[in-house]
Amino acid sequence: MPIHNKDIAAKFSEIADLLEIDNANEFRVRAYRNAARTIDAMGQDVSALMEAGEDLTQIQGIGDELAKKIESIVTTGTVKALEDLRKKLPPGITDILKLPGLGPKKVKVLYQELKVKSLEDLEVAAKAGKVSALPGMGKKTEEQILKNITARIDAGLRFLRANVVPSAEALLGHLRGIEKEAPMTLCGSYRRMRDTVGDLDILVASESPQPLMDAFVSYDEVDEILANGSTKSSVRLRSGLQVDLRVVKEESYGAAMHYFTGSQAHNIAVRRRAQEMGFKVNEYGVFKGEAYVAGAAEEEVFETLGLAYIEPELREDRGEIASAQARALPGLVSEGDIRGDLHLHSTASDGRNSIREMAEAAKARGYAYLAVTDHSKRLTIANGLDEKRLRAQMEEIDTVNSEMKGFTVLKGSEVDIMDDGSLDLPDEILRDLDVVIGSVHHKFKLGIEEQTMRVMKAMDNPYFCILGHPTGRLLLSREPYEIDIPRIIEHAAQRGCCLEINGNPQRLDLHEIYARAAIQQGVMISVNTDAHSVEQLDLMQHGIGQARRAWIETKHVLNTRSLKDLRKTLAVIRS
DNA sequence: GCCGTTTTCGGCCCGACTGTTTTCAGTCG
Repeated sequence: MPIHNKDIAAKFSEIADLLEIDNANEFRVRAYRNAARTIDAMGQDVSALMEAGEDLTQIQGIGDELAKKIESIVTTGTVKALEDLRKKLPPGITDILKLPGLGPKKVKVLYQELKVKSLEDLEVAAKAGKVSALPGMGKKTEEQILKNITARIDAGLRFLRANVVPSAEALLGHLRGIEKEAPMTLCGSYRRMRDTVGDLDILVASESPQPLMDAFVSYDEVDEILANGSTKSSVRLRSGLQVDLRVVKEESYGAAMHYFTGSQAHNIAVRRRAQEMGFKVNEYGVFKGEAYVAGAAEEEVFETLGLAYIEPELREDRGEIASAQARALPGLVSEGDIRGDLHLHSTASDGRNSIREMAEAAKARGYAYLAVTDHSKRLTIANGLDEKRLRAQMEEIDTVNSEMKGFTVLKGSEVDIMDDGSLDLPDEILRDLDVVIGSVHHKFKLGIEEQTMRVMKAMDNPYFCILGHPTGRLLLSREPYEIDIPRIIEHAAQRGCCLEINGNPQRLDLHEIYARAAIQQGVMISVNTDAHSVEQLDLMQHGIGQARRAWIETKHVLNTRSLKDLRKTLAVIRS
């Protein structure tokens, strides 16, 4: 059983939780948390680095001790420090930490005084009124605990970013009704275009926060008010989504936007830099001693700290601060750079609109081309096309092209990758297509070696252009299948084919970390929507968000090419 | 437990809100 970064990160997180409950030095706890976050965000498996003889202490935040612990986890599956902690404190105790309002101190008291080891224990104790009798806890704490347990409210709950857009816009509209002119922004992971969000963070610049606070906590959709202060309030909506509102003065708007956009790791790194330069950064501005230096705009904050403006998508403490200092940040791709969509479906397979309708809609968006890539015959559930039907579709495309001016429909297929790595359609027809996307739609449970070999073999087909949704993940519902993506990237680089960033908000596959690793190795990315209807052509914005988070520039994206250049590039891929 | 243009010790981002307290610890982001 190979050890992945997620496994190591989970163990370090558990150690951090247990150490915190055990009253360990907070900076020691933080070291484990930082390491967990760093490892989880890496594009390459630490176990592979280790086996290749790399020095793990070269990784930021990993010193001698943590390197040894990683080695232990990779070779034995566990580490003594964790086993010792588990003997001292029951493992189920970390579930209790996930309840909102319960941190390490309270969890420790609950365990020591009431022998609470699990959520079940806690519910029994709270119902018996034993919790409110403890020092530092009262009736309100007890009620809150019971409420959160029965509602299964978990502080780590996340939502697809795309799914919260309507409620975010509606709530913003509600607040605009109170203060029409006030600058107002959604910050947090929403602004950073993360695939999922844990909550919404709304920032407003205003001299009179109270009416905004009142309107916010009395909003129709509010289920519960979690906090209600003079400049900061938090609510939970009926959907379960938590929303925070923060109001600051205009002179602090930029600093607050930076602070509120995060990520936490980015903020810590920026504040550390500020400290080294003799400044202090908080949500009110940049300060030299007591004196306010900057803060009305984010640009000012960065400039004062000697940094170029860092786009929100890059603020993850993944090297953006050093790049900003060196004035070497990438010029990120934007939706306006996209000239066409290379993965979409028509009524021939499981799409809802005809080829002509899709083409007209794409043209109306300002695209120059699209590729029709209906499913192949193996995917019977999606009415996949066999050779005969695909030949007929190719003729239909010729007709559409002869009737449309200034727009080109390319012939394509999203062809299934079979069990043995062959493709679901013969080379004779693949050769006559413009774009061949290969995708895995079955046998997700192969072992990592077999799955990797299967996909690499498919990529070797001379007509193969793009690997569709490379890991098969469905956010919040299905884990990616076991596949060695670093090897797939390496193979794509050698073979000269592309990898996809699929813009479907449930997929956003390839994930940013791998997509960044891919472009670093010279692999070109195709950002597509996988649209099954005219409306879904809009999903491009989500794919672009993921691409920007991967530090991707226009030059890295296949479908930012003009039609002429695209044809040239495809010819090279297929040569 | 990590880290170093103040480098092997002594720091480690910073502030709002709540509940339980009589001035603050705990939690959160």
